[in-house]
Amino acid sequence: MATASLLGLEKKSLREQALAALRTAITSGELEPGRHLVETELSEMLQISRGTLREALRQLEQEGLISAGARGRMSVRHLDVKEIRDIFAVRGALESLAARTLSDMPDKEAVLAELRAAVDNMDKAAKSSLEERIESDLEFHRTLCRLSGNETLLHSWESLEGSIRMSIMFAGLERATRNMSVGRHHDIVAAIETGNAAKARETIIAHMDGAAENLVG
Amino acid sequence: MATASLLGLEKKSLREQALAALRTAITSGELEPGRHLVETELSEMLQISRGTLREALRQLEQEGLISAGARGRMSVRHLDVKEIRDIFAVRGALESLAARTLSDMPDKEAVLAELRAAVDNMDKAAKSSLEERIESDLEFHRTLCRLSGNETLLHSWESLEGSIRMSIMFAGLERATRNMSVGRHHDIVAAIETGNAAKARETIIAHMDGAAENLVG
DNA sequence: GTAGTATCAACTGTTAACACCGGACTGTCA
DNA sequence: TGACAGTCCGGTGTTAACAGTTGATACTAC
Repeated sequence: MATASLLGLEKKSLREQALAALRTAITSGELEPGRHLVETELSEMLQISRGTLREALRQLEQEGLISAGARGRMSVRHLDVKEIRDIFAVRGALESLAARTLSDMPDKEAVLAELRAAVDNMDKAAKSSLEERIESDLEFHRTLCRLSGNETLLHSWESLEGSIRMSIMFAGLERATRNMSVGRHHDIVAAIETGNAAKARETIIAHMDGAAENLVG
Repeated sequence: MATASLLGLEKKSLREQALAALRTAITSGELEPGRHLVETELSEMLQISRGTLREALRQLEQEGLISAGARGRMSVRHLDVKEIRDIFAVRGALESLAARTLSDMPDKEAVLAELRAAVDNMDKAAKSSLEERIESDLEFHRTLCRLSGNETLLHSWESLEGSIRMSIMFAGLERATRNMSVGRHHDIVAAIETGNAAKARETIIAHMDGAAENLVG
């Protein structure tokens, strides 16, 4: 056996690394909304070729983080208030499907345990940096979708995740804080536990409507 | 003024053309599920370079039409019965959001008119080839999402469209026919017209559940 | 001055070639 | 025979260079 420090190198493709780096740069605001993205500039910054970069840009485009203007010129997407509401409406539709699905599951002890663990994580993060609170919050909602067992649902949610992060950033960090209430997430788990699908659905929708209002109101 | 025949040439990029061609090839079954896609082969068939092709493949991957296996080897996605149900569940969640949104609109005469036109189109197509019936059906549902005015919703739906088409193809054409009932689409429009959002939502969900059962049952 | 045109710079679209990786096949040596 | 190194091959990952388009600037002619 090799030593721990030799167990596998970084074997992600440059494309994936570039994708992650750009996603972070955009959702953190380092690349501000409206900023024009020049392929030659970016490829030099990231030290990769344009071809590789373009593949990553394609994916970001489909995630809605960047948009193509005239003649393929890309720029960082700018979200207005309506778009944030729209994003959270879609998010609500997706997550309410997850909640309904989980509610209707016959044997959901394992599912509930994992959800409670995610809520506990939020609890622990409540005393940490805002960034960690956001991460644990998103992790809870991603878990919700993952546990539904519906891969398509999870994939759709993840395609939206970048837009969600941009919404949070756009709104400003103090507003985002309002959505990190651990109690409201307990309510979601409780609603799923009762097995009342309609109730679970309504809880999620209310949660999302509230979240959107907190961000833009 | 130039003559009508000179108003704009075909200026779609090769990438877009390749994307459309591949999408059609997959959803028509010309490239059967499970088929291994070799970049060098495809680029030669389409007479484009691998770089350009790869950009199109990335997008197809995100639409769920192809999936990457070990070492980036792509193959046409194979849908099983559960995945079709999952896809239609997500579709139901998205379209029910559209229906709710439209129901709650204050002034929806224009919207209703456009929806009725789409239903009429289905009616006309009812006597045509099955392919045209499928097209007019999908066009109705896309219109539903588009009229909601929620761009994110429309985008999510369109990301799913390829998977929906694959589901239809997988199920076989005679089964697909069962979902082309014009009457059921009238019901959707009627539910939206009443302004009862809950009713509209339920109508869509029932429609989708029924559609999934028709396809796989 | 201004309409028209040549030129240039800044990009994106596209391509062909190189690099690398893993699997199949083969030969070698104990 | 059987483990192992060497070699080739099919395929993706990545790159650098070429081509085309657009918009700005400078120049010319009336």
